Amino acid sequence: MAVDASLSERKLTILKAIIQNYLETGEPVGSRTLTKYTDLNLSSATIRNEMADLEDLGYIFQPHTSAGRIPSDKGYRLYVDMLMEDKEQEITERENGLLEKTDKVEKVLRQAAKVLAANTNYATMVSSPVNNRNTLKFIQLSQVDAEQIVAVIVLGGNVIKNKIIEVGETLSNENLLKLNMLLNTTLNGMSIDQITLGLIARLKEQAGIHSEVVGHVLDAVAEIIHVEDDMEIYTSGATNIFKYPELSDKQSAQEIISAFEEKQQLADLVTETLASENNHGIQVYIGDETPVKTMKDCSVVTATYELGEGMKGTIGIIGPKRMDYEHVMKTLKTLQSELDAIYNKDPKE
Amino acid sequence: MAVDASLSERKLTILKAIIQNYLETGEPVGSRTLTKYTDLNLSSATIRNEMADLEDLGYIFQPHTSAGRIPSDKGYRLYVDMLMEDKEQEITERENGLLEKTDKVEKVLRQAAKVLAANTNYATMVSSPVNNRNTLKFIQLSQVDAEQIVAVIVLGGNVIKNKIIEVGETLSNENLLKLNMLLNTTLNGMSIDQITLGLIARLKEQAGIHSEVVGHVLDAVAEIIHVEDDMEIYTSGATNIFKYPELSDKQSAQEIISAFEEKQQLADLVTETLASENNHGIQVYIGDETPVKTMKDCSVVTATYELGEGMKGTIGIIGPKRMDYEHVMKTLKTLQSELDAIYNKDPKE
DNA sequence: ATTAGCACTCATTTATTTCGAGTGCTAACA
DNA sequence: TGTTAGCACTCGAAATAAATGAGTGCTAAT
Repeated sequence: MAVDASLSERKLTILKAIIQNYLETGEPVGSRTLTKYTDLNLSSATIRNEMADLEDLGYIFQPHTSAGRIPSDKGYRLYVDMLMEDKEQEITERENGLLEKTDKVEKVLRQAAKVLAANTNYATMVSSPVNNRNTLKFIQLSQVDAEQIVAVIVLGGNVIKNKIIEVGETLSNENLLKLNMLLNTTLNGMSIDQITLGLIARLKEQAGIHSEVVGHVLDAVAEIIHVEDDMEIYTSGATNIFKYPELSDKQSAQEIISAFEEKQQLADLVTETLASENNHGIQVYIGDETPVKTMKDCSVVTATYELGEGMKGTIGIIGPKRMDYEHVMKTLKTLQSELDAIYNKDPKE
Repeated sequence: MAVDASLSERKLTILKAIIQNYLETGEPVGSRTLTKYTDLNLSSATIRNEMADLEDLGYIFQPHTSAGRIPSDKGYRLYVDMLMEDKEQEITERENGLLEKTDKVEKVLRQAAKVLAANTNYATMVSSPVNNRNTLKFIQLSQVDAEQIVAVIVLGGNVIKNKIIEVGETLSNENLLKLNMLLNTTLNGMSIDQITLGLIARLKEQAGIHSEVVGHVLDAVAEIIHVEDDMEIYTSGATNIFKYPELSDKQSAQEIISAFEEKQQLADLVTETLASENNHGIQVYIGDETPVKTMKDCSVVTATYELGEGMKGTIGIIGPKRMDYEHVMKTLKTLQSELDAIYNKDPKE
């Protein structure tokens, strides 16, 4: 992604200056202001000419005649791409320690969202890792009372799920033991998509009169695997958007905050992010680039983390287009690597 | 809670009219408007006199000179108390069917919040039942891999919890079986506060060399029981507050929505509600009456439901003081009784 | 006890003015 | 040819003023 060669060095400097200034102040930037940038000793008039060019090229625009310039989406894009290239080779020395390790994944993720929001002043989200293409580690059926069995299913990564199964009959302890054995010997270590119809039929056959229970268990497995259903999304700092006037008129605020409350759209965003090529990198969506229409006036920056065994999740922040991309990307990277590390090196739950 | 006797019949009628009109329109109500109330044939002048009296008594006030009147908190209070008395004897014929039964409590509660929000246009919350003073129904330890045991704990009401326990040693199947037996025979059916120190000591003794594991399990039980930690709160329609101008200035909106995102304050509210005498009734907090300072400009209406075996939770709605109390209370009652019924009559999970 | 009538108040709306930051363009200059 | 000083012009934002009208309190008559 080479920087557009059609821009002279000077134009680039000016564009950068405009963007940086705008990020800081939130006000349109005028030629006069740019004059004061030490490294370019030019009169405002000259700068005006250059700005006119930049506007023609689509990198900046005026919110109205006789106002300073504001970066366009295209301008931001260029800026972010430059940032990315710079960062590429830079060694990110990590000041770790943002997260406390605890034994519940859920808590860590909740905390991650919170920390991220506190560090950036934007709205943040963290998706729980999707246990797709994952392996079954362990199954245990237990009789709870006369008509109920609880199936506990442990997936790779120690994700534990359970489901109550109603049974007409009461199973003897012995039979239950047998079923457990059958299920575990057959299924343990299997990845989800290895469980074929044939296998299921064979299992049921072996279960004999208890094939019905086996059916229920497999249904439970299927249900538990079902991704959409399962993805939890933790959010924090949604109200940070009130800090940015361009997002806090009733209309926008309501839309964005609704998205954070309902979470469906965030889930879509996560799905999209995970699906994209550029995994394990940082992704930046500016304005219309975002997959979620509600956020067309925002920028969205996401990163993918991996909790071992291919369980990927997304952390992301949503804020105004005039966002401190540099800081955000850095923070996101730090958190990402912390999450990557936290359970991979020293798995606990 | 008798109606203040110092109010003449006519004043009451007028007060009611003012409140009802204000609930509908959200505009201060003037004497002229009240004229049109068929049942009282009075000139605006007379009504003005009565209104002046009502204002002296503190039931209504003017947002500014030369505006109509608005009910004060005291006015609302009186109105709501009257409503309560009316409703007391009224047979609430329930148009059930708001909720679909599913096997996950969580889903039902989520849905409840959503339905409530959709039905009222206010912000809503539903707290998961607190499994305090509850009974242990079943415990199952299973070896997941060399160093990990998963403890599955089923509480009364079929709340299932689990916790991974790290063990240094590998337990033989046989020993595990013994431990399970020991735990279940000793603990099943016990209410939480029957598990005393003495009992714990005895258990550990019987467990012999595995007393450590028993210790972990009991820790897990304790942790799981811990109320605060556990109360989930589902919310919906927080952005409904944008529909009410009096709550949607940046300041208020931010505060209220933050409360809905952080949930801590809602948890406090729930605790308060559950602690209050008037359980299983409907509680109405108007303005300053609310236990949560963030909502001092709102009204909060809550109801307690019970998912069998003493597991109580709260459903509530938060909206502007000018709230359709009648509708809200009715909807809340319906939902409350549905929740009461849904798992009590025909327990599923 | 009720009401018609009137003067008065004050938030809200609309119109008018002022102000100034910033531009584009032209003409002069190195 | 690139740079710059200078100037007329634009237009949003803020300030000011005027018009509107819903609603009141009070008085005097019924």
